[in-house]
Amino acid sequence: MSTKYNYKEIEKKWRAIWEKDPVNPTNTDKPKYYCLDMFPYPSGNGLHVGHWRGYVLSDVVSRYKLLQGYEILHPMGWDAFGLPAENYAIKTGTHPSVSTENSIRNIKRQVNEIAAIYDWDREVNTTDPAYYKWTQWIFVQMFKNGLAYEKEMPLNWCPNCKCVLANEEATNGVCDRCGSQVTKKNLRQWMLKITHYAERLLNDLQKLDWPEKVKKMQSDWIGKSYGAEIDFPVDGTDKAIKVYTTRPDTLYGATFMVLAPEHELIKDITTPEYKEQMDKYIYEASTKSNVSRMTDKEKTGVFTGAYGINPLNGAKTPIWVSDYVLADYGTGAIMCVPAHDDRDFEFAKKFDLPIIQVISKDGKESEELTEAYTEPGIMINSGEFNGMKSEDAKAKVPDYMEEKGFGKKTVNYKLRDWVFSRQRYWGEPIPLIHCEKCGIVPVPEEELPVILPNVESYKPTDTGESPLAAIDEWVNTTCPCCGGPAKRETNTMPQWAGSSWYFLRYCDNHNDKELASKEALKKWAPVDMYVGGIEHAVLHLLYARFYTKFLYDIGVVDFDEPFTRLFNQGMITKDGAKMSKNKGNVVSPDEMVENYGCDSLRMYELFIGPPELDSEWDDNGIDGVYRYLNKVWKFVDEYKDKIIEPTKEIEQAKHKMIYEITTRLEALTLNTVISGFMEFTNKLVAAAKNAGGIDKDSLETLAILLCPFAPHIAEEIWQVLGHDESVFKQTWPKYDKEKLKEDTINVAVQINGKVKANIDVSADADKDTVLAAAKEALGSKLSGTIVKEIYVPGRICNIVVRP
RNA sequence: GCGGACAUGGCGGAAUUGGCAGACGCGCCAGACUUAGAAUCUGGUUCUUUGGAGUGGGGGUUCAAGUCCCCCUGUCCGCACCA
Repeated sequence: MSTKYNYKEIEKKWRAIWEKDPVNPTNTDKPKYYCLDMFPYPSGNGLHVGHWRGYVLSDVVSRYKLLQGYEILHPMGWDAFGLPAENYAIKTGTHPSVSTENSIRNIKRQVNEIAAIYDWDREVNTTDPAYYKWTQWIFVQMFKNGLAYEKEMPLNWCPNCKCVLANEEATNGVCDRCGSQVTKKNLRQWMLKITHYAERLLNDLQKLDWPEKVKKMQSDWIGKSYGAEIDFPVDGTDKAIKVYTTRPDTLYGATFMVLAPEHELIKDITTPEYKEQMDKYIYEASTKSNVSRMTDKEKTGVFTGAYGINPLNGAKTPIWVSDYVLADYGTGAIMCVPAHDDRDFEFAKKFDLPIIQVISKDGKESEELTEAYTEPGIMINSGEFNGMKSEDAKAKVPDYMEEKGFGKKTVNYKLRDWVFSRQRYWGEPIPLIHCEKCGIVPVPEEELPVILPNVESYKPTDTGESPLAAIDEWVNTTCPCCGGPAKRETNTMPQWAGSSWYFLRYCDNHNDKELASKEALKKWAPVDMYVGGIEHAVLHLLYARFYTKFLYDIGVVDFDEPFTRLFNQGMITKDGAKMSKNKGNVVSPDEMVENYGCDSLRMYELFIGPPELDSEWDDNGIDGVYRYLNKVWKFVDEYKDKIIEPTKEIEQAKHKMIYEITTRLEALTLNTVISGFMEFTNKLVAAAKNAGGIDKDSLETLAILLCPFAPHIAEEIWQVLGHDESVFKQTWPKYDKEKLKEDTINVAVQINGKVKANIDVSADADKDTVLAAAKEALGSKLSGTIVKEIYVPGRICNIVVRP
């Protein structure tokens, strides 16, 4: 063993050994642990140190579990369909499959630099026909189960990507991918009935060991609300308008109604007098972008000339049309109570509509309302409900309505069905066939996959048609049902399709009969620990839960939540910003590995800060862990031949180290694990110095504790200590609680809460003994009358005096 | 607008959950080694008028508050006319 820590040599050596003989044994009868990284999109830009963070974290957890006696599934793959490869194809003419393959080769090389215990035999690639066969198969099952349907409706359209977007991809009216402002376009598209699962997606969140933040984002996105549907007959017609409200208690205060511009009854009820104005308004609303419809808070609207009858009190309420009412939420129509709703109040003020107060704080009517009163209170101007608490009326009014038959209690969700088709090339073809005679027929399962054909031009069109539509010989096919001429569906699936079930495929990735065998799923699934960024809180994570529940319902899997535990790692920033090629603030892991070694970079990725928070990259920071590993190396080198019986001090330092590292690792406070290594190694070194040697077990313990974090140096040390077998064959060390106890403890002595002295007392000293020692130590500092004496064993002693 | 998280030295951050604030590291300063530098090692490093003060600001509870409660300020994040 040379005295210098030669990371290059050591890492090269062990990488080769592990390649031949992986440290993670397979096909054991040990309990399983499935630790998964969110698989990356193989970008041509490669990895930066920020990407390493989550991968190191999951690898540390995997290796730790391995030493605890689990068989580990820790796979990696590629979420390779998507726009960048396609845009690159448009620019250069390179087929996306070629550029994707190149990107994967490069990124795989970089991923290998992390030295994670990935089992590459389990690699998956969403663009591999053997993989997307099953992505298509799942879609066919959804179609057969009535969860996939076609619908024409105004959809989010990204003019830059020339593609429709799901609601989840268009939050804030902006394209999730490119940041362009999204417009509305009326298109016929394939939808998945995720709303069918709204209640289960909401309720089952409580089963999950996920960050509360993510659970809240999902539950807010699903957006369940409790309310009532009420029918307002349209005066002088046989029609009625159904409204949804969460405030049935305010029904007596409804002074007008508003319909969304898309509401189907508008044309039937608008009087000739207002028709021209109405047509103009509806046209304008339909062309308004999502963004302006959201941000133009100034209320606009047109009167229909018609009146609805309040079923509770028979009041005539004018019916208006305004784009502040959304067509696809509730019933697309609302009753308006300006006295108790901010938006209705604003609308009433602008169009001079009556305001009737029906709830007040003290049961008395206010002189004049200057703003809507939205708090609970006492019912007024509400007939038989007067004097009741509004919170009680919320339940009583719907009961009354149900009795009289003009309304009912109901719930609503903000969640919309998933717009599932995309008008782009580089995605899974939707496996459906349009036949004039038989309608829409799924491609028979034995004919899957429907292979994505080559095209001349990858360019998306403005018409909402996919580039696949231009390939006649592919589009024209025969109907599997009647054998007659038919046409293929030319839309492709969104990128989320492949990632919604890939965690299942890892369990049995070579299976060509099923997406994964029952046995393999039983052995591995669901995922025990899922590590990735927060950006998928409502996208990928919601879709994957939906897919899993569906597959559970049709008997493919026997669990209904895919990810038992979720961990979101924070970003690594440079100059306060997310690393990107454009900003030129990218730190390359390749360079760090070259200059400091993989082990140092792994350690620094964890040391940089609390793993769940964003952390700023410090160019000098890695020096600290590099020096630490050098110190460990020198320590072992110096003492490996000075083996003695351990002293009490050495024993204590060792057990304290095991205790601290284990506890912190369990809590995933990995930054403090690394600082703990530094702190407790120093203690061990000092104890060894005092004793003039150290026992072998202490050195071995250090190697084992270190191996999930810095696997190469740990293996090397383990070997230097005379072992032929890998350190990863060892079991995680245990600490002895008795050995942690100190004989004497240091207690701070306070007067009135201020530290005035420090004393060493025997660990089992009682209060009186400690107080006596404390008073002695204080001496003349203690004056006045003692009012109270407090002793917290092992911590502090506080004497309260009055002068 | 609504909801959530956070605020600690020059910097990243720690604090056994109410018990000695600043662990560990970076940076900086001094010293050792060296012809010199780099590297390495050792020591120091919250401020300070040496009495104290101090965890964004103000108030409160407590023997004791970074930690609990109330008010305010700032930063970040999520949702955004969802009736």
